[in-house]
Amino acid sequence: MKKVTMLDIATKAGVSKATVSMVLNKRDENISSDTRNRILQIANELNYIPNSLARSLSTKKTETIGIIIPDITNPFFSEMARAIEDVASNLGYNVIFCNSDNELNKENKYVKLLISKLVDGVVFIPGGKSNENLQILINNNVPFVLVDRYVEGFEKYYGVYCMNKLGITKAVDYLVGRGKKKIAFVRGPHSVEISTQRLEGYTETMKKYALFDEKLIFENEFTIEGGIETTKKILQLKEKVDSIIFSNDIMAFGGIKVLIKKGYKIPQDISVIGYDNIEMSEFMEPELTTVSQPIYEMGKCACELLINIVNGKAIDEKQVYFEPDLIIRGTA
Amino acid sequence: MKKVTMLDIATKAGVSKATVSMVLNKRDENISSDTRNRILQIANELNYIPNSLARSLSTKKTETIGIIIPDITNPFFSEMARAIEDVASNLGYNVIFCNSDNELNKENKYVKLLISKLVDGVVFIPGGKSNENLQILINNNVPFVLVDRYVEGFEKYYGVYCMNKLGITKAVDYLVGRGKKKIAFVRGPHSVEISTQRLEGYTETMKKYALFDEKLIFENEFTIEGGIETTKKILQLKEKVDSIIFSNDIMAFGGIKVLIKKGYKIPQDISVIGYDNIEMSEFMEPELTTVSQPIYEMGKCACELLINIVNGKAIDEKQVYFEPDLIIRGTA
DNA sequence: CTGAAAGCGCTTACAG
DNA sequence: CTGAAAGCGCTTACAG
Repeated sequence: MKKVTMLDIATKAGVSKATVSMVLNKRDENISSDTRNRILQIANELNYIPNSLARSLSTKKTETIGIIIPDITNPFFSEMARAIEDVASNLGYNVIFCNSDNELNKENKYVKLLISKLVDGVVFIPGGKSNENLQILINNNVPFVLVDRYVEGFEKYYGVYCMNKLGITKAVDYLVGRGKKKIAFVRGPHSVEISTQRLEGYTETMKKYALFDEKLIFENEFTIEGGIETTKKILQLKEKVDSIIFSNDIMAFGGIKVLIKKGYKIPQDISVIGYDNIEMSEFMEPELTTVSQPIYEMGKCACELLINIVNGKAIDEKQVYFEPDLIIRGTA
Repeated sequence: MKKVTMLDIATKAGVSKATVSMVLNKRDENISSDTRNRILQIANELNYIPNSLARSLSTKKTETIGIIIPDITNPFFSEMARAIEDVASNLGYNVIFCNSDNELNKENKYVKLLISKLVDGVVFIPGGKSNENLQILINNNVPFVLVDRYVEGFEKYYGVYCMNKLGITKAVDYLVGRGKKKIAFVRGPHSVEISTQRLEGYTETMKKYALFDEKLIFENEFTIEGGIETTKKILQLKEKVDSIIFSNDIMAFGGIKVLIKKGYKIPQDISVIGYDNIEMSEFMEPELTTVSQPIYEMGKCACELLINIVNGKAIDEKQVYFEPDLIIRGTA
């Protein structure tokens, strides 16, 4: 069975394919309702599905956006991806996902792929110092919106962020308010800007309270394993810690697992605070106290912003900043 | 800055675009190494990125596959999606993701969208009785591979499955072997075949041991909330239960949360077994005993199978069945 | 070893 | 109210 094309419909209806094109695209002000109906009916009978490649080649628009994301398997990103797909879908766009694993060369490969597919724009969650890859997008006139992670040198481009320093500040304030003094902080990798911003929030606030101690700062990947590893290290400190702030929720999961296993009571023996407020954090026991980022909102906002740009709408603010919130639950 | 095309390269190199096309596509046996090098260098200088829409329109191949999946936010599916993307990417394919939320009309919309984008094939995780949507794919000659969930009437099409009945049988056998007698079973929704298959495993095995009691069967969605809700109901039974088998891991998460909160010791008071073995199940405390499906393997297999079909390779078995395994950890 | 030409399935001024 | 024609950027026999 061959695919049915506009030409098939046109022949069957005894008109030209230009006419078919017009009615199928609702630019049919000037078409007699007679031929319009005939065409519509035939298209329907034949189960016509337009070839959007041909269409896009001609119009230079694909109604497709790309999204470059570190790893769809990470709940933070899958929730965000979901938001983006939902919004895009509602606005008549569809999305191509690309997992970069925070590797610049994978990003590079995908950037080129997306360009070659003529995506109308891309939502980009950079894996690190992605300057070169962003530049390729710029050179090819494909608009993008950065999400979640700053890239030095690209501060003036479209972006949707959450205030990282503020988030950790809120966490430290809260712990200190509850009488905590030995607060460990587990930062994320140096390659991503937000890790450093969160660290700054910690450092400044701890100093404000004259509680700062460099030995309480640890570093690891934003993974469960990272949380596990580092927590074991923290427990070996000769100076006992009374709380731990992890730079994201899945690290905190790993940490909590270790703590429970070693018989610590949370939050009685040690308080734990995560970061992100992924869905799962509410469903563990004890429920995770965490700094909430409006993940779905951020994804939604980024996608709407991008599609507005694509459609040439006026944009009032090129960067939007969301405010994080401390969600107090069972672990601190 | 206008996008650079083959014509630009051709003009600059003083050759025709046919020649450029040949060398860029490595069909350059007959091209003098002189002109080949010239073309390559110019393409490089100009940062040429091919327009794959134009290419695909001509070749009828897009090197793109679609994947229709219930919800990328569900770890089972995101792990599978990741596997599919990895394999596809390695084989030079990229993938368009579509979340169906198990709704047939969303599936329908996406099926048409994928066809209109001329995807080479689709990996399809049906949300239910997807017969009509599969038929559209068939009518349009786009090959597909079913994954995880059977669709009645499509047993003879390509598919990658895991033996559901066997999985639950193993779980029941194990519990009975440990002296459990009051084993509750939480099934998934009727609309998806695998729920029923898992139930069959439960029913048959419980009957084998003369332990079957219909009142121990519950039904809910494959979600954390589903697990929470049903577990509360189970705890209200006047007859106390000594174990619960959940039809997937995230239901089990919800269940465990309720149990811990109400002060039950796991597995001393109540044993819990999940299904899937998503990554997270290993990282909770206590670690989840669960029936493991080779999620990544299944995704990988489905994607390889699809791409083999697309490329006209001979396929020995149209259906592949993986065997589930009971992973004994801390909750049973 | 290389080019001219047709074709992929659409859209879009333009003409009538 | 409708059609002929050119064009989008490639690929692919075919000819020379």
